[in-house]
This record gives sequence, structure tokens and C-alpha cells, in this order.
Amino acid sequence: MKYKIGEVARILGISTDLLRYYEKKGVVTPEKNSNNDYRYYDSWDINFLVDCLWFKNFGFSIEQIADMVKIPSTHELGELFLDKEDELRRTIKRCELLLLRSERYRRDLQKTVELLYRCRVEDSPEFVRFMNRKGQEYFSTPQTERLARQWLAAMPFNRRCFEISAQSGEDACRWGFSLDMDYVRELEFEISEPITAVPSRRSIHTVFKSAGGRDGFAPSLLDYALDYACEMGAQLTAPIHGVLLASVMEEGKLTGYFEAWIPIE
Amino acid sequence: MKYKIGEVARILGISTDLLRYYEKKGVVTPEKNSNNDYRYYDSWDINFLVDCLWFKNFGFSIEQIADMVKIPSTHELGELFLDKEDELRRTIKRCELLLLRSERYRRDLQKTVELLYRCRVEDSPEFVRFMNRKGQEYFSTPQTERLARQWLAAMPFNRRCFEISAQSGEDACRWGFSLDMDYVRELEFEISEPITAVPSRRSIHTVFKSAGGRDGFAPSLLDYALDYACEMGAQLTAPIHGVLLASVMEEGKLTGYFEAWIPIE
DNA sequence: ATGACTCTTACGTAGCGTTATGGTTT
DNA sequence: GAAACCATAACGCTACGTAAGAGTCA
Repeated sequence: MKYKIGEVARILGISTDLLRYYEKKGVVTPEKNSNNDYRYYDSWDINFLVDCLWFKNFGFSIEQIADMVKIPSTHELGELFLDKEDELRRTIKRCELLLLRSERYRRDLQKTVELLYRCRVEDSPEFVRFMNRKGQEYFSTPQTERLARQWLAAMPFNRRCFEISAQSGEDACRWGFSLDMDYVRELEFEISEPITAVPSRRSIHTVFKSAGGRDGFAPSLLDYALDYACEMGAQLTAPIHGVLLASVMEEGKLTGYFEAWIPIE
Repeated sequence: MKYKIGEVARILGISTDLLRYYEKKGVVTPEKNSNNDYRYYDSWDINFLVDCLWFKNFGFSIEQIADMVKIPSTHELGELFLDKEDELRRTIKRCELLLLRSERYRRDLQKTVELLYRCRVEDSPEFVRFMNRKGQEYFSTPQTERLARQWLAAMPFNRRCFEISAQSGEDACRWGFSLDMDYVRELEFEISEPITAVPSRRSIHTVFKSAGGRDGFAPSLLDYALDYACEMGAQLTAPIHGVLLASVMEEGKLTGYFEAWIPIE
């Protein structure tokens, strides 16, 4: 029994184009009639194709399949599947972390509504950070470039963060990325040179938003919280720091929602 | 502060090409000097890029990000992340199933060595199947095409299977796909019309291999097991069936390893 | 002769990387 | 003037889908 390409496509439930594509990739080579250039597949070719599709649905690439199906012994096949299992486990781990991060992000979105301009005393989380900007100016050295790449890879887990030092003016604000210590451990994030860990501290916690637009952020946005600290009779014990919870468009302007910790005693 | 494209690339740890690509996709639009056509990014652009990269690492597409970052309210953002969580959960589920299937496949590979030509009595598993071939001839109707697509989607979980009826000759063999009942439940596989469930039966279980090449399979390959049944004084109670454990290249020829169940009483 | 099939070739997709060629800055 | 930078444009990759134009089969 010989089958034309369209029949094979119907038997397998795939398109004729895909069959020609697999042929180009070296997966299957049906007999070709030299008169009309038609492909004629026999049942062996079809079985073989089924086996290839079976491997494909495991997530192997077409090229890999073209090799797999020709070369390997039982043992080698087993090795390939062991590798695939590792890959699957890594994918699962990654997805689980992203899932948790997404849930956390949605809680952060809620905070922007529920805790806006509220103040309360709580311990700030412990985290590490990489600062790459003072005021409006970014630093760029070979070292920061390497770090940028590292922090980019950690990305949905870290957050944009700021620190406000005692001095006034724009340069009082430093910016960068922060990563909470639980993620440092979870991601086995490597801490090297200028990265410093910031310990947990008793703080006033609050949520505020920047004015929309290009120059919306200023330390004075936190004055209400400093007033609150004054009323409590509290003293600042360390620089204020905070992280971006979310940035959203409001009235056509990009607005940042931040949460901040004001360390007090 | 204005930054040229290379500086931005260094600050963020990505390539200049990628920055231009994101611009083409409508994600970011830096100021462009009309004299020299150079792009000049300010710190707002860079922040914005950081936010986009943050979303990207969650698995959103560039196009989606270009939209997300412009339109949505806090609420809409939350919805997008809920959808993403569903997607992640589906991915995890799929990977977990593939992981188990891979482990099972590796056990099947072991069987080809450990159980080859061994016979023992065991209950055959319960499964459903879709037969699409008799002897060397495949069936192809609109119905089988629909079914082929359905079984293709279930693919690494099902297996190529055969059944040998009492009559002799090539046409005694029917072929198709089988799916064990545990997977039917797990995948919520829909059983429709010509698909029949085969119940568990007391059987002689054995593993055999086909001769390599295009016409290697024949019912006589199982004669040794039928002899074994005879010696036991057992009677066949239903057609012999089996599944492909693995197909591997041996001495340049594709060789199939099968396990078979011979129902007896 | 008609319609259903087949052939080859080329282009589209996403998310970039690479290379070519030419202008700009320092 | 040389090195380092910037620009645009075009092509590469995977795993296909789609369409064009021409030949073939029942």
C-alpha cells in the first residue's frame, strides 16, 4: 500500500505542508515518483512518522528527533529522556515561582488601594540591593554592566527600589533593584561585591504615589509620613527606603505606587 | 541626563539591537535627534524600559507589554495576571504529566532488556483504543481524521498498539493507538463513537522484538509465548494485544520492542 | 474537461542575533 | 585620522501556516 501526501495527512491528522517540512528537515524520506514528483508513503513511513510525532510531543525539537530516531541505542535514548526530565523539573520550578510572584504582585496591586497614605509600624523586610542611579544619573561601568545582567535575570522577583538620604535635593534619592532575602535563597542568587544586605528594622510602613509624568517623584511626597513619625515622637534611625509596587497609567500619565519604610526607634 | 543607545544597553544589560527592536514594537520611544538620527534616552525612558523587561520576564509577549503599559487600570492589570496564573498552572500540570510519562518510558526501555522473551501471568491493564490500520492498510474517513487529530493531541501518553485476531495472515493484525484508563481520567480524554474500552484480563505477559526493517512484524514472533501457554494448559480467551514499548535502531534497522498480553483462563 | 490533488517557491509569524554598509562623534 | 559609536536594512534561527502559479490524476 502506497499513500499520497494528502492521504497521509488525513491518516495522521496533520497538514501536508508539515509533512513536506519534516522531509526537508531530514525526518522522513518517502519514495518519490520521478515522473510526477509525487511522494508515496508506505505504512513503514507512516509508523515512523507516528514515532516522530510521539517524540515531538515530549518537547524534543525536529532536529533532535531526526538525530534521535537514527542514532541512539536504548541507553542513549534513556539519557536523552533523563536530560528532558531535568529540563521539565526546571520549567516546573520556574513556573511555580512565577505563580507565587504573580499572586504577590496582585496583593501589591491591592495595597495601592487599601494602604494608600496609611501609616503603621512594622518591621521592614530584609533584602539585598544593587543601586545604579543617583538622582537622574545612572552609573555605567564594566562592573555595573555585569551586575545589570545578573539582576535582569532575577527580574520578576526583584523590584525597583529607592533610598532617600538625609540631605535634601534630587541627589538625595538613589535608585536600583532590591531582592528580598527569601528570594535570594530560593533563586540561589549570588551576592558579590558592591551588593549589600539591608537588615530588618522597626519602621513606619506606608504606601504613596508619585505624581504622573516625567518628574513625578520627590522626597517631599513622604512628608505626611514624616509628620506622622513626629507626632509619634519617633526618631529616624536610618535612611528611608522603599520599592515600586506597581506603575499604572492614570489620566494618560505613568504613575508609580510605592511602599516605603521609615526606620524609627 | 540623556543617554545614547549604547549607554542604555550597558545600564540595562541588554543589546542595542534589542532596544531598537522594542522601539519598532512600540514599547519605548526615545527622543530622536534630527541631525544625526541618534536616539537619546532620559531616565524616564530607562525606568519605563525596566518596567517592560520586568513584565517580559513574567512571560508576557512584547506586543502585550506595549499594550499593558499604556492602557490598563489596576483592576485590568490584575485580570491579566490572573490569566497568566491560569496559564502557568496549565504549564505546570502538563510538565508534571510529561515528567511521569518520561519516567514510565524509561521503565519501558528497561523492560526491553529485562523482560525480553520472558513470560509470566499478570492482569492486562484496562485501556481504550483507536484502531486505524489492518495489515498494511490504513483507513481514512472524515471520522478517522477527526479521531487522528484527537489522538495526536494525547500523544506522548498513548502508545502504538496492535491486536492479533484468530485468523492467520497479515490481515490478522490490526493497529492503532491505546491509552491506559488512568490517563483517560487524568487527561479528561473524551471517548466517542468507535472507541472501545478493553477490560483488564488475566493474561500471559511477555516482551518481544520485531525483526528490523520494513516488514519485520509478524504474528509468528509470539509463537514462543503461545507454546508457553500450551505447556501451561491454558486456553486463549480473547485476541492477543500489545503495545510498542520503544523503537530503536539496531544494526541500521528500525527495530520495535513490544509487550503483549495473551488472555488466558 | 473539470475538480481535486500535487509540486515548488517564497513569504509571514516572535524575539531576537548577526552582518553589511555608511555616517558621526571624540 | 583612527577608534568607537550610531544609523538602516536585510537575512538568519524554529516550527510551522499561507498563498501563488503550474503541473497531474480520476
